Amino acid sequence: MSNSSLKTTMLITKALADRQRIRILMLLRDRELCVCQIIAVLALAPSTVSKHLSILGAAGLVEHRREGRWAYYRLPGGSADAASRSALQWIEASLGRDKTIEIDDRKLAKVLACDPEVLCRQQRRC
Amino acid sequence: MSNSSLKTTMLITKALADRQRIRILMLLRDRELCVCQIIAVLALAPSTVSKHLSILGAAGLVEHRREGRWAYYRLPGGSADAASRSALQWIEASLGRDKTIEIDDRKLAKVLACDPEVLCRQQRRC
DNA sequence: GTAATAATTCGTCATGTGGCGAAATGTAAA
DNA sequence: TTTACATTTCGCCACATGACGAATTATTAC
Repeated sequence: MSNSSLKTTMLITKALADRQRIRILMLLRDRELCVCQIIAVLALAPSTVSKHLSILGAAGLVEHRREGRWAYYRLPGGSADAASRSALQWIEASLGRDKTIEIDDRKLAKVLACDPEVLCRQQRRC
Repeated sequence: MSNSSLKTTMLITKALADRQRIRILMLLRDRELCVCQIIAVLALAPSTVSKHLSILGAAGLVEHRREGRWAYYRLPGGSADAASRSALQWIEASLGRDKTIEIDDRKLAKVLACDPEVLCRQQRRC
């Protein structure tokens, strides 16, 4: 992924060219999230969200770790490709104060408030 | 266009999510170009290129002026939206030395060398 | 082990998108 | 005016993509 070819750039631009994937990236701004928490905010089928996350991952725009049966996704750290990082910076700057994103943030706050650090199932049933 | 909403951002990301449109933006890096010159380099149907240019225009990623029956396209100047400008900066930085882009640059050089500042028809027949 | 659960993969469907040629538009040359 | 030409718009087709549910995988709970 650390190659700045047109192909790599297209992976990133295509990953960014979807409303739901942008929403996911914005949700991950300050914290990592479990897939079920993302599902709860976006209100999409688990399979759909999983597919979006795999596209973001292939573009180097998210990383993930597994913990038991849960998968936690986060924005890439310092080891990430320069193109990915600057793309993310651009997205965040462009969406400073968007209505949809703010609503998502509030939804996320409620999901997180339910029972932090506990099972996704419980968090999803807020 | 000077509004940083999700909708506007999506216009930009969708415009960037196509290989041919990226090639067009890179061709326009240092100069404005007539549509027929772009057609000559990309080797696509005029209607296809025109459609791409209108998508880029709607996203604020190119501007154009008409001169007689020719239309000249260029990257947006200082009056452009901040989101558009930073997107273009990101694209240019990401594609510093790509093979396809370099080949396009050489093709463009030949097209321009043919008969600069003269009719598109002649330039297309190099 | 068996059951339950989180996530992913797969198959399918509806819609979006990129490509072209034909027709339309607008301008310059004859 | 008539013709030629650059570009755009329109209609169509093939393919890509996003959505879902069902089936699968992997892990924990019983």
